Amino acid sequence: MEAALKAIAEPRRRAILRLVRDEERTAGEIAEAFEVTRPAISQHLGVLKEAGLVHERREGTRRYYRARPQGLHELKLFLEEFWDERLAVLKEAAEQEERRRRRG
Amino acid sequence: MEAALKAIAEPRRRAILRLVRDEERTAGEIAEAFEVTRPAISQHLGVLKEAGLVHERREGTRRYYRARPQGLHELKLFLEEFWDERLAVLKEAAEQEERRRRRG
DNA sequence: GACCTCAGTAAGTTGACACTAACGTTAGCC
DNA sequence: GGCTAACGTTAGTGTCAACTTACTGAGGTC
Repeated sequence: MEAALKAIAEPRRRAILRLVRDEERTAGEIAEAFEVTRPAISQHLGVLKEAGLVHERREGTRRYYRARPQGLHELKLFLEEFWDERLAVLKEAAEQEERRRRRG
Repeated sequence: MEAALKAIAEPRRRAILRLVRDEERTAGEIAEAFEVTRPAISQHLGVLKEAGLVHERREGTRRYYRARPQGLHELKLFLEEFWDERLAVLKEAAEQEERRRRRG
């Protein structure tokens, strides 16, 4: 999870992820969407791939990338530990308080 | 979301969040749980607070902190955009493929 | 083979940030 | 007031990573 988290903490990489979310694109196409140099994008793609957040498909000299949403699964579980469960605890506490108040 | 994401990208801050997830603790108690100096923890708490991930309650000279799971809401939505929806698309595509195969 | 295209790699620079040590601040106690 | 406890803040340092420029490599096309 560490790798995925650090990967999407970078705004540019989130933008790249959105770009290849619904269709695969070549490294060149992706690079054209930004104002930084192509090597910079190449490095970002390397980080995303290493984190399991994108999939790479080679075709001749081209490399196609597309998002790999499964890579965010662990991260989602982590958040649910803080979001869903914690909120459930708060909700339960609030309801108990409510019942206590009605009785009193 | 940017702030929350960068905040939890740091392992030490995730550890702090887990520590104050279910009960509030003073800055000193939190610091004791780690091997870094107290000021370091204080700075981490500042980042977490700025990102809306913890709540601070002052009582005399003490400061109590506790997790604020609502702060992760936006982040959860971002992940769902990639996880749930994308998987739904893949599932739908797979089912269409399946239907096509049965007919053929 | 010569050449072009698409893309990753290497080296170096710069800025961000996690950390420490020293200092400042606020609240309570004698 | 003087003292202590609990924290935060500041200044400085080392490390990491995002970026650029220059170079390298793999695949086609003639």
